[in-house]
Amino acid sequence: MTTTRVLVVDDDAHILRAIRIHLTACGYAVRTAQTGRAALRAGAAEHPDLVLLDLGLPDIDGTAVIAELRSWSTMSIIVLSARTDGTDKINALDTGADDYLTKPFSMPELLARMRAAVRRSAAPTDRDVVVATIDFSIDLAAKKVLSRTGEQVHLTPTEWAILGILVRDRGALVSQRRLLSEIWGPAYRTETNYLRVYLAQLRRKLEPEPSRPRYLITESGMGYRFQG
Amino acid sequence: MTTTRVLVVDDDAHILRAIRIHLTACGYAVRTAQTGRAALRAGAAEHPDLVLLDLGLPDIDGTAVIAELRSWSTMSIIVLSARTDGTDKINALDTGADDYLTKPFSMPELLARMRAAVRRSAAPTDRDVVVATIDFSIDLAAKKVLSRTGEQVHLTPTEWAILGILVRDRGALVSQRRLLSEIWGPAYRTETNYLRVYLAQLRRKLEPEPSRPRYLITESGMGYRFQG
DNA sequence: TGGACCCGTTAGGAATGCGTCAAGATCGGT
DNA sequence: ACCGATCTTGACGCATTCCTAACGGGTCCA
Repeated sequence: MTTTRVLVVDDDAHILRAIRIHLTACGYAVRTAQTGRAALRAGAAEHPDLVLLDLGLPDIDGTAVIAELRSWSTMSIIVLSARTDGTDKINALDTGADDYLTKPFSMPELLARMRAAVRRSAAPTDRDVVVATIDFSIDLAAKKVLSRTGEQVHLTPTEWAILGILVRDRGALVSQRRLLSEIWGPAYRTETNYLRVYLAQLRRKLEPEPSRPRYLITESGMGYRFQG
Repeated sequence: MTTTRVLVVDDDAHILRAIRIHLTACGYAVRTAQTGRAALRAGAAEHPDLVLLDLGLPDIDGTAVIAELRSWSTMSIIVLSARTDGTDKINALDTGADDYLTKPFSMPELLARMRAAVRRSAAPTDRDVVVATIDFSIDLAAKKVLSRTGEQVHLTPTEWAILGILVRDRGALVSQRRLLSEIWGPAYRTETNYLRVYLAQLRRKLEPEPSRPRYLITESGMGYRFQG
């Protein structure tokens, strides 16, 4: 497995620095943010595996940050908070947090809870990664597409991002909002233009008859579907 | 969703009883065990969704119970323990526990952590919410309808909105007001025209005999019902 | 019998969404 | 600084979906 990427959110630069040093020493790739806005931006841009979130942020309420992240992502969220109030805990957990630690906490315990969170979310990720059709085959893990004649088809990063989501949920309809949120970030929810352009490119590269799609199906007004 | 089944393991009969009463009142289906052996037996026999596990059992060490369960199951495990020692926590979490609460804990917090645990493990499982009849099958998550011959039936967004509500409450009568409010907004409460049009379209696509509906039933003057 | 009401059915124009193309803008490497 | 690859952005014509309004067939009751 590749290194786990962690986004640490806290308004106190000292705590941020202490946690960063610890986690980096333990082999995590660490990003930091000091405000709710920065956290949301970083979450959308970097797609971390795990978020350590302090609830007492200067700009946005912590639970609002959780809700916003949860609206498009299932990344693990562990709340670190000085608030010992029980209702804060319950609110955070019910909004979508996976765990809640009260400051001050012990570093070994945080690390153990992080391992538990990563273990849970990593489990169902390894699917059988090769999808083969009559016209091409897709290897998600190796990021390789072969045409019927065995030639390699080159895809750009954005094309891979879209195809990856559609193929992972093959057969299911994927809403445009989800595609846009996961790839460009929640702020681009309405830019359906992008999807039209990239779906056309994918079809030109994969479909035997790009003008009459067989695999990359459009569901007007709803989203797209990979028909295996 | 069906009711969540919880296995509560504690050697103290009083605590067991208190937790059982609380959880039953909250709608959980509760099983109990007072020993490690009984817990393993119950876990294998009942396949609960969630285990609440006290570490201080008379016969087997608590972490051994966790390891044994984890060797064949991914059910959620929340440890409840009087031991405040940090290493116990870390051992339990690293052995496979999903969460760890130190006694005494507040009941609302336990319930919130249980909801979080269930939410996580249920998230990818709610695939295959398929409603199947002799004439067609409906997959709400994938937004896919297959006819008896296996062909895919195409539905428009509005058709999906109506069918989704009716199927989610299958068997129950859904008032026209509710359908109109949820799909077009409260201002359209009286536009029963819309429903007539879209119900006709759904019947044409789904019913073997559209003029004599078997699945999408009209209750004159009240609403519609999906007869599974 | 006739009217009031509710429902099913149909069809066509309006509104919205989609595919396509091409011209900048941006980025990374030489 | 240049070049190629990739990503944005806007405009246009076409396809799908939605809304609307009409008509016909039932049922209930005066």
